[in-house]
Amino acid sequence: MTGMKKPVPQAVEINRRVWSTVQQIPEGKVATYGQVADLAGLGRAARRVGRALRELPAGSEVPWYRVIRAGGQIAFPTGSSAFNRQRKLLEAEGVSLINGRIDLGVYGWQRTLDELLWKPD
DNA sequence: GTCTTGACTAAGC
DNA sequence: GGCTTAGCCAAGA
Repeated sequence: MTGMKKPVPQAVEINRRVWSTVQQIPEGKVATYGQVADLAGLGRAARRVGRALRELPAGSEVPWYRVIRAGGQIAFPTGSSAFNRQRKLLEAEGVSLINGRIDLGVYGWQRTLDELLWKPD
């Protein structure tokens, strides 16, 4: 089986974890690449998240547009079709951009803090 | 096998 | 506030 090329399921597994994590981002909220990487168990491999999202099949239910840069900006070049698409999807959920930026203090998905403060317990 | 690229981030100017 | 540099890590060429 030397010629048998293994599909390196590890990479696929990582993609699955990233996508699964992104799906947990609630509507109207956004998360950063680094945050998703951390939650997905990838440490600080933020670029890995970007790659996983790029590999994302079209028509998936994964809200890829809820993932933005650490500075609150959309990762695509301003004005590009992808940028406009993402902005529109975000605004449709109530996430507005101010000067091309998203206020992470307002729309940031502070999972841990959120649960600590809101968990009725 | 090395080099470049990229849906990133933090730090410095 | 924005631009540059360095660190990062895996996929392609």
